[in-house]
Amino acid sequence: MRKVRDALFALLKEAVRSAIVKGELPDIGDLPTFTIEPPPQEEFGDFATNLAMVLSRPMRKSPMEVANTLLRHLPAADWLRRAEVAPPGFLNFHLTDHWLYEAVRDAIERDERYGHWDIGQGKRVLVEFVSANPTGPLQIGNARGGALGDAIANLLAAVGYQVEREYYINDVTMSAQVQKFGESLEARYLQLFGYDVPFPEDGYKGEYVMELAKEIVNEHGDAFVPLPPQKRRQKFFALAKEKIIAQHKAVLERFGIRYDHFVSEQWLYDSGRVKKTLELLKAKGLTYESEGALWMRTTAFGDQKDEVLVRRTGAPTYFASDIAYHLYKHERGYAFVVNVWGADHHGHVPRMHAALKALGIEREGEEKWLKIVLYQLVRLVKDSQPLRMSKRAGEIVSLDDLLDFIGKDAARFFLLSRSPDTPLDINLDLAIKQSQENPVYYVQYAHARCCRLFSHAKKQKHQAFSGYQKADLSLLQQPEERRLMKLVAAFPDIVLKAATHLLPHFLTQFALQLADTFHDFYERHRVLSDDVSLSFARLALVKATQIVLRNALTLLGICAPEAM
RNA sequence: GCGCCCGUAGCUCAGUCCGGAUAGAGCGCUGGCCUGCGGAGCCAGAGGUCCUGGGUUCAAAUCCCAGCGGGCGCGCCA
Repeated sequence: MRKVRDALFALLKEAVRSAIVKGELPDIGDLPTFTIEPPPQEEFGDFATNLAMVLSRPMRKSPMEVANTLLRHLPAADWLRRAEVAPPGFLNFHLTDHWLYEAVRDAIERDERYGHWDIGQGKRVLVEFVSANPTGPLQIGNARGGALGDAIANLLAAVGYQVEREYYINDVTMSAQVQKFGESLEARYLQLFGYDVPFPEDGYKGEYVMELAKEIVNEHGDAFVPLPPQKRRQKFFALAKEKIIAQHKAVLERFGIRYDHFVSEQWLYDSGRVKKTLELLKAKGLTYESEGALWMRTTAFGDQKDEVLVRRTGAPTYFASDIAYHLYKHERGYAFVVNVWGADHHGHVPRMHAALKALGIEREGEEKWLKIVLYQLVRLVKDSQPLRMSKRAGEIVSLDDLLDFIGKDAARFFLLSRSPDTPLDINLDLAIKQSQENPVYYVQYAHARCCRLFSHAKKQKHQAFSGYQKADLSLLQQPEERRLMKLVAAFPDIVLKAATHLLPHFLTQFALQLADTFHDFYERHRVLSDDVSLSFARLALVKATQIVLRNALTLLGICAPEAM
């Protein structure tokens, strides 16, 4: 598709040049940007351009007039069957189908590499995602972040970057959340031995805390009961973190996510990186003291207000350690890094960019080194009432539950079907019903059908089974066949678009459309028949379709089953 | 009050970043299709003030401004 488009581009430029030389169009210097795209209707041909319409104003001629002039000056090409002008000024191109045959052959030949690019040129990039607080099970919001981050990492790898996945553990023991969680766990533990200890105010009330306490009893018995309170509390801070992080890793594995690195916030402190970062900021004159706290002048770099780095208590803020963390990422030499955050963190975005600008890592007006993908929150709806998901209140639906309900593939497809900007409501009452109606099965079934045709061909020893690579693709003349070929040809562009925009749902939508087109083709035309040549060609098309479906699903982190 | 996101078919959403031709899909609804590659499928149909009002443009769901409605932020929490 890229090649054809480039060829059309060249043809159009030549037409403009020729018209200018003949004095039929005024010379306006560089051409404005214009598009060459498949038109909305098949009757309009294979590609259409708006060139005449964007030239209309600078050339001071009507779009139709420019279009007609361009048409007269359009050089001939053996692959161009005809071109025509359509109101209000489009130029429509009807091509011979060779570009479609090429796409089918290309797909079969490149197989799992079809749709991949090399624009990343092996440069290293980092995708950080999920990075939940270790105070409770991962929940559905984390699932959205997980599906997005993992698919984005896949996409970046597909366009030629060397991608690493990272999980940042917010495990600072002195943080209020971690302490509260540790105290809650301690209270539950003591309660299991019959001690009437008060549950901490604002403690974590979820059932999982009691379950963890039971687990600790199983492993250690009452060993911690007689400890001095101070020492016991420290022990439970550590235990709480340890247990939850192990749980997080396990459920992420279940969700099909493998990380290359886990970076601990506590480690940033222990290694002295936070301290060094603060010294660096001070040395650069970016800080000042006020009201007993240390502030950073983020407003000088586009933030709405200055931010506190070190509290009056002497404890650095999350912002301070996050700057240290991103300096650490930068040290490791990534061409750029991607962070996937829930939209409730959007206030953190301008200050991070301000900090990076202050440190010279990002510059005004240049492409950002830190690319932040924000996803809107996931709400649970029950009896058409939204549930407030809160770890402390214990009202959560965990990622584990979601996987129990609908499984990895349906969960990922659902979470990746919509733009990250769209808030998601999940209706629990319909969770299982919806899972059976999940469009993922529609796509997977299309893939399985393709595979089925091959096993069928093999079983009945159809000649096409071994001959499809040499097929005469020009036998594919039916509209359903051409539609299918066009989608096969479009796939690499879709991958590129999804990767550069960091938007996996483009791929999900495409997969749906491809499955739809394939099912239609399959219902109308018999693939394996007595017409051997036609069977060759159709089987080749099926192979190409299967490859594209599989590659698309793989990029989304979803299985492409051979049978269902 | 300020900032970010959303508002498109009965419901859930694509399409908005990069303005283009008759605005699409799934679910639901109505009516059809199984004596040949598994029907987890296919075909046809009904269903729309693209939140409202201005503006820019040859052309606006898309860009700009104002307003309305919903979500989320605005901590020396993370």
